[in-house]
Amino acid sequence: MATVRDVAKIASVSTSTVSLALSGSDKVSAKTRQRIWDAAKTVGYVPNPVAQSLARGHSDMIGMVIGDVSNPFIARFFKEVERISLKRGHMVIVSDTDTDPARELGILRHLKAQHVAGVLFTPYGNSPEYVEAVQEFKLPMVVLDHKIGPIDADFVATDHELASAMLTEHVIRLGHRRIAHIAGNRGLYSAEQRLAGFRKTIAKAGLQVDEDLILYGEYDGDRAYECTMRLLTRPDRPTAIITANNMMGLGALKATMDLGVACPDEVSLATIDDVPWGDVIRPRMTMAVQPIADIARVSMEFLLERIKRRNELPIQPREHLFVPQLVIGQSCARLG
Amino acid sequence: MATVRDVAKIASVSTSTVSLALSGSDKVSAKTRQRIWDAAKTVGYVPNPVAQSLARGHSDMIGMVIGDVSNPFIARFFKEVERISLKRGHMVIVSDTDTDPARELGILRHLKAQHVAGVLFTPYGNSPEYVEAVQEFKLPMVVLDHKIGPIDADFVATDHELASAMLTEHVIRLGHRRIAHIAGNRGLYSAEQRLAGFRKTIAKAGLQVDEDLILYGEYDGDRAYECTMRLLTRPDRPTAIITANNMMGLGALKATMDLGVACPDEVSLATIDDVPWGDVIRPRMTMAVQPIADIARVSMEFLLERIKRRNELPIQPREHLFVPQLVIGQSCARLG
DNA sequence: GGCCAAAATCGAACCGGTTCGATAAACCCG
DNA sequence: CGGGTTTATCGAACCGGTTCGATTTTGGCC
Repeated sequence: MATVRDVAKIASVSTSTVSLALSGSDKVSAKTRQRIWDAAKTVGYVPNPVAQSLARGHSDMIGMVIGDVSNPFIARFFKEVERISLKRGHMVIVSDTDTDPARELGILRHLKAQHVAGVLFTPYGNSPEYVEAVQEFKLPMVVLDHKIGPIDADFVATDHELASAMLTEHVIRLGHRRIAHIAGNRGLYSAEQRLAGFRKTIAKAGLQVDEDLILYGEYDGDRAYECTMRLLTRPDRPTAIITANNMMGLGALKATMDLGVACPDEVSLATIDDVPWGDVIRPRMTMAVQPIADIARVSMEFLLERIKRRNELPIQPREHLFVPQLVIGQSCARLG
Repeated sequence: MATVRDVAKIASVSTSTVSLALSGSDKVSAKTRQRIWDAAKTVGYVPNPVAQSLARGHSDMIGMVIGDVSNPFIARFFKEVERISLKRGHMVIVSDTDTDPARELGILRHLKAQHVAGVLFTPYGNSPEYVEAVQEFKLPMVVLDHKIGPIDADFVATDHELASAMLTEHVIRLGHRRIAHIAGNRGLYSAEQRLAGFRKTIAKAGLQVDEDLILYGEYDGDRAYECTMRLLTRPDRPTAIITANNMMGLGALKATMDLGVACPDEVSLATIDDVPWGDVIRPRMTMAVQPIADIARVSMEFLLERIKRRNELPIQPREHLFVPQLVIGQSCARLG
């Protein structure tokens, strides 16, 4: 491996000049720069990113801390992020935390030690100490999906409240009156927002919110399966169920299948998030789809800007909410 | 951030002794070691991994180069790998290459520059220059799924030939005679192996292999959809189709649905790989499931050993093949 | 040609560890 | 108690860059 010293020797300049020249500084004269470039090319010089990290105090890695890569939604998000990162000269370190706040903090500590350039972070905790701890890392950060705060980071997400409102509005217009909601994790920002959108839309339509029809499925397929079983075996079962994410949507669907309750004829289902392999799942789900590529693009824009301005004054936290797209499937029936 | 110098000062020893002591060397006396540990604790010393990487010439990161994270099979594999890595003090850098050999080499170059400790690698190329290039990186490496070579790396995979043989045997026993196979990428190790298993099993049963019933679906759902359409619209269509991976299995299933050809009544389907969300996909697929956790465990075992023995003589390349598990669903009908 | 400011280049310190040969201290045995 | 080993510790170089104040070169202008 060729080093700056090798290049310096060949171009007969000092290593500092080499460093300057290769980082594209205008303090180096055009001819010297050319000589250095040529020298670098002949020895096949490639800067050692590790040495650069040490000298600069930060690397060009971007950390991504997420709850569960095996959720296809997140996997696709990662692909987008990686594509953009590579184009901008960053590599990505992903860590899956199984939505465990303690593990999240552990990972952040590791990333901090690695002096990553910045972090894309989906937090699952929300206690004051947790937020405090996150804040303490002082890393350029973009928070996804679950707003915590106040914190010195940008926030990017789908408009959760709107997403569930869209679905709820849809089933109400189809004539449904007894509508259930299987929510995410109790107390988690996105879950409560989605629940709020549900409640508000029901109320706005002049209907009564039946608290018994609101269950927390923790964004988990199996949990949602259980919730759906409870809902569908009630004497006065709901005619429609809205689930707060894709895994739970599938869990609910499985429950209807196992129980032999026909969807959509006997119960309508609608979910937030794209359902993976939706093509082969019948009935096709009606869903509020998040614009993954857009979310990735804006998150990275925010993050890269924070990275660039790392040494300047703190940036005012920004926020960007996306409008989901309502995709009508065959899982909701018109009533009455 | 506290450094070795801080610790050294407090414990009144030199930095070299601190380094020795903290790396658990037995060349440091017990009492000195204790003093250093205490000092480290009081200042909250945490070694800077970047500096360590530079000094040691390699970092404690593990690179994972794969074709497509959005394949749930791979996502789950990643989770396992990350779990094991973290436990052993390694972080994971994943890169998705979209199965493009050129990108793979680019990523490997990046990882090499980062001086990663080792690499888990699923290669999609197989030209001599490609293999040569991979070999040139001289990184501790475990190759997954697609054997290339000869190369100084271990190889871990499911027994591809066995996987398709199991499925083929199964449908033959159910009475099928006209059996089609939708293979992976032409020329790719796993694809050809799986195809070979298919051919051999057909031949062993005394049947004729009909070359028209062998199509290459490139491990892609859409491609397999097209292949299935071609197969099912033939005058003498096959009574069973075996697909070489999960994405293609779903693509094939979608084709039967769109065409209105009932599975399994009119055509039987069976696939290699676990089908994601198999619970809600009807009919349940008959499949040869790869033991993901085991594959991850053994790959990491191999890799960590190579990392540990990095400076010793080259290790004889090892190979470990896993036997898949046949899971019977409702997608294959008994014939005649 | 000489003087001064601007531009280009250099040298050395630094980032935070590791490593190894050299030195110093402790130990063993006759 | 002295000589010869071990054993423990130290100092300094090194990994491969970056950065900034100091120095040299260049160029403009009178």
